[in-house]
Amino acid sequence: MNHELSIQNSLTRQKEKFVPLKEGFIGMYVCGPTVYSDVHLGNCRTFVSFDVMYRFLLHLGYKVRYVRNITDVGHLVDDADTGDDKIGERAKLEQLEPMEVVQKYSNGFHEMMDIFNTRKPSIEPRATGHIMEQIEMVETILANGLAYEKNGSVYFDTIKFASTHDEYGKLSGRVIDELLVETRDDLKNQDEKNHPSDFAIWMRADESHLMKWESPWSIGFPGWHLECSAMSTKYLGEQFDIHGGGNDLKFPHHENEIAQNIGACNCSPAKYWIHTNMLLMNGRKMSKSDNNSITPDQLFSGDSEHITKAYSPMVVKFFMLQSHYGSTLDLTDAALLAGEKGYKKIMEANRYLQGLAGGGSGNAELETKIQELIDQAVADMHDDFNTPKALSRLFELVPIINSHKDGKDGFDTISAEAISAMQETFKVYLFDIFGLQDEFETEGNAIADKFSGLMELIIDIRKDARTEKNWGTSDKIRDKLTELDIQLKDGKEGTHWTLN
RNA sequence: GGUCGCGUGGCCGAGCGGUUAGGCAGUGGUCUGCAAAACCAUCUACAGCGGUUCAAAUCCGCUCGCGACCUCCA
Repeated sequence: MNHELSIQNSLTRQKEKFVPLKEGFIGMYVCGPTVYSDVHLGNCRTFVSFDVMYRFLLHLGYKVRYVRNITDVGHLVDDADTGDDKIGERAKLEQLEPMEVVQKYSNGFHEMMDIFNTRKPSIEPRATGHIMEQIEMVETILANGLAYEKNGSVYFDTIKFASTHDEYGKLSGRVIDELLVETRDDLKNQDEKNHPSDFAIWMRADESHLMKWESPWSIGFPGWHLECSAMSTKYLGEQFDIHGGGNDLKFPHHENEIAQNIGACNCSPAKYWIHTNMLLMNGRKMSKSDNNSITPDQLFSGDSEHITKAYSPMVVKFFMLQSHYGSTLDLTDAALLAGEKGYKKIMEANRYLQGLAGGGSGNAELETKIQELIDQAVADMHDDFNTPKALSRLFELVPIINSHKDGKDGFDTISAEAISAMQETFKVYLFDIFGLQDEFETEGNAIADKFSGLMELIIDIRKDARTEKNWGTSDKIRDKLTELDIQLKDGKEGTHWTLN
């Protein structure tokens, strides 16, 4: 089958056929976290979403350069243009060096990304490592007449940019006329900026500021939006294929990023913009201040008033994959519970499937259906990375697999080719593309092997008891194992066991 | 107030002009010493009101409700 990849492009608000700028190669830039506190669960959803895209593009055979930055300077606590940045603020609070703060939370972030089994980006640049590039970009923008200096700070001139380029507001849907109207009302009590919508690309630092660098204008620090422009240009060129980030970065961050890039090189940076939607909890955006939030660790330990039990990382990831990245996802205890059961069901089916060898004489009808489902899963992923739909195809294959397990008539006739096609599909989708892990199997193979042997022994002993109709012993074994979260399932072909 | 988006069955969540989405929960059956699992069957839908169309959850309009952004946020 010949599939075309299509992507919902935020810039044009349309689903477009994906054509890379250079055949076979893809440059993808995703705005990474600001490392001033522990990772937020919403961050995790975003980066899991982009990880799946990255994995899928690799699966399609593209050579992908995936750049995801770490913001370690410039991200202000508020918009007063006077306050310290988030890192500096935190450093004072925790009595640490700013770089200690950065290191601490970067480590935490990376650990969490590992826990969620995401692939590392090709390049993970830091803003503080690219001060020179940012200063150069400010110089270029100034030279192009799209910025102005005031008291050692440099501001991007949005009004001039909007009047000379028909670009500002395109991504976020802001109307530039409104910016102009605002001028009259807001001009009186203005700070250094000529206009409220102008934004700093370089800021002069005051005495108390911890992180500052020399520049032609002042000792100061770069504006938050500038780092992404500078680093994407450095590693992916002035134009590249995909730029991603959370929905909430559209404005002002991404809008300003585009303005800066155009201001510097007169070209729009990314061909396709992808925005992931928010993770909600109980219908609202997660927010620490509203007490409507949960950390990944709380989720894993069950230590939160919002949930009734602990959920493993893969269950959480599976839960995320059951919705499309472009939609909001509502996290509730009931939804997680449902996700957990679904996750276990598909992993168990996969384990059985991968253990199959050989095949039957053939079953044209069933095999046609299997092939259709496999093809549809492939098509679903090509259709704007539709993970929930692709997953649903795998779920439709599960009854077929389980029927085979039950030895039902007709199902054991599936040919070896069809079985291996399913094996390959499950393996590729679950593990390579979705980046899931079978949590039972990853719990240490050596121990798992011994454990399996032990379980076989116990099941064998119980089988003897059952043959003698010694139900007391039989049930005692089963009940005790249940207490240990090991479940026995008596089937036609013997007893299977699973971990709960 | 402005911009964008959303309202799908008990819950989560796809679909976006004509087909059973899927998961979880429920119900009835098969299997079973019992249980669980599995398998088979099955019940709950497209916020409301109009319009376009042979045909609308899907397009258009209005009403109601909700969310995000407009200030830092993935």
